[in-house]
Amino acid sequence: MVSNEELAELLFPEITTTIEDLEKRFPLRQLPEGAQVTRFAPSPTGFLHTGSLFTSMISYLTAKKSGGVYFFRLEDTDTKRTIAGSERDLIDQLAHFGIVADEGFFPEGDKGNYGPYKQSARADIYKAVIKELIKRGRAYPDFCTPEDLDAIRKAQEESKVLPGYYGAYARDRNLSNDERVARIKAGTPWVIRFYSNGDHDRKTKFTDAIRGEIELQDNDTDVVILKSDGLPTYHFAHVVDDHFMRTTMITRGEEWIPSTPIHLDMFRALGWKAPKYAHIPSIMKLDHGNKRKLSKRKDPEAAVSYFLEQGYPTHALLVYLMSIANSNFEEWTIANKSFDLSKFPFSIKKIALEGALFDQDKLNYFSKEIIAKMPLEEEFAQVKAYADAHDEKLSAKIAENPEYVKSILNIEKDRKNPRKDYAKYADIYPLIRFFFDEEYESILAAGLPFKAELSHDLIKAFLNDTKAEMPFGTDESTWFNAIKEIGGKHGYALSNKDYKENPSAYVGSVSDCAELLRVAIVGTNQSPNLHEILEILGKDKTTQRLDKVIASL
RNA sequence: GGCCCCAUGGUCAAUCGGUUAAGACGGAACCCUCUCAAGGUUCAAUGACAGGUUCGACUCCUGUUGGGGUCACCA
Repeated sequence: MVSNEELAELLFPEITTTIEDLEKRFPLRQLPEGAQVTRFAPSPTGFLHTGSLFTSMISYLTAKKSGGVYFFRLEDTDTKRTIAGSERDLIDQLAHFGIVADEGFFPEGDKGNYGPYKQSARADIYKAVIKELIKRGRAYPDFCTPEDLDAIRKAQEESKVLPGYYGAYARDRNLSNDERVARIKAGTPWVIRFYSNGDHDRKTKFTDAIRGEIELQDNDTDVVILKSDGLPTYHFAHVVDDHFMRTTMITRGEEWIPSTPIHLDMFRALGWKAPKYAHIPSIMKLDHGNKRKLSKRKDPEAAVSYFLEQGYPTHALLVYLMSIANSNFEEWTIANKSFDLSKFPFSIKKIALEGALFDQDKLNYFSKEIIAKMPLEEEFAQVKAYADAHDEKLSAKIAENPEYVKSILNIEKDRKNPRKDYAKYADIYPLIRFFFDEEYESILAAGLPFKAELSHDLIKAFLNDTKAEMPFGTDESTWFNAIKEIGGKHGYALSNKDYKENPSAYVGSVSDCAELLRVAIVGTNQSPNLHEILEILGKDKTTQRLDKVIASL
């Protein structure tokens, strides 16, 4: 009769570390009462998902607000799906949002005493725990091929019982150790499964930090804990890593709720105290009347990179996400006239239970608010950083004449209700391109949208007078009075009131007269404050433009 | 299908059994205004359904319906 010890030894002869050794190697953290240790543990399978940013923001804040530790762990056990280099993007993008781990995996090397923080580098740790589990009879080698498992599942489906590797369906669960050894020695491939003592008819209860008490069926399936490639599955890695990294609160997506009994089952088997769980709702999207999770394939806004490329201030996205996380945050921002997340009393308990629909309008609203209130220098720095990375044309203009672009960004900014023209930096260039001469040329070449009923003679005459008489360097009302006066000479009403009283007596209103100038200088009939535009352009450029328009008519 | 989670306006949602059921985004109207973006004022719009419990239910319980999730050698 082969003993469990002998079996364990045969399976993992190279492992000499014990659980006890590991407990010593990763001592309990010395932290103040109530401090939470949280983590963000993504797989390097591509890009940073908006839902992941949401989750990591919550983890980060939970740790920070409690005086705890937030760490980053790379879950790279799925070698097939791993995309090389994506861990760097993950960390870089998070850093854009100010979410920088206190410890964990970094491309330049681990930081912290609880590593390695990359699962593929922890194989020996998992194996040490598994070896112990085998000795205790709580794990065993399983020799099923994928075909065997398929056959089991099919049989279960046909007889309409629950699919899964459990109880009587766990084929190799009760193999004798002699038989196991024989197969191993014969070179039969194996995986390691957890030996569950759970009873499907009983319930497992746990308290979720967001949802409160959750009751689920006990786990009774013997899940795979070590794959044939020698790496652990998520279930096992989570239990081992979060135990030895001394995580106190697991923040993860709500899709993990149904597998929590598996994790609790293993914590129990190992005699370890389970951490708290906070299952975070997913961000959803409406698709043909149905709600679904934001999808990488279908929704550009599922990728954090989208917001970066569009030039949303990172702070705006964070503020939006916080408004979903704690709905009282919005009122708090209004009451406190602040968007400072670090001052807001964030509460994990207040997270709503239902996944919110992603609301682009609301994001835009926050973003406009935040950009509008941003001091000019800061906005300029952000715009420049954005343009250099994502907006070639704008970047070139900034390089050419930074002060000019800065003065454009400053239009109607320095007042009580600043302009709220753009929600993202990608919107800027199309709005301001008329400021640049070659862009103006092409606008001019495309034809200016003067009102069709106006005679070219009238436009010419008005613009000629404007050219001659319009003052520069004055305040806005002086300037505007001058415009009105010029307009008056050409039959425009001197005030909107006059015009309204007797429209037929005039060529048009004051607005119409200002529109002539606007169209001539800007190329469209909409723009920010015309006076400020003209002051930025200056007398020479304005005169040149007026000459060109007059010549073209 | 089994199990689990969830359910207040179009969206985000407040209410710890008693309110004219907040507020914000979005929408509409008006005002302001050289256009636009804003800003101001006002308006429209919500408790899925059915049973209980209670003097009283959006709130508690049960069921129904609906939505979401999950049942891998993926996380």
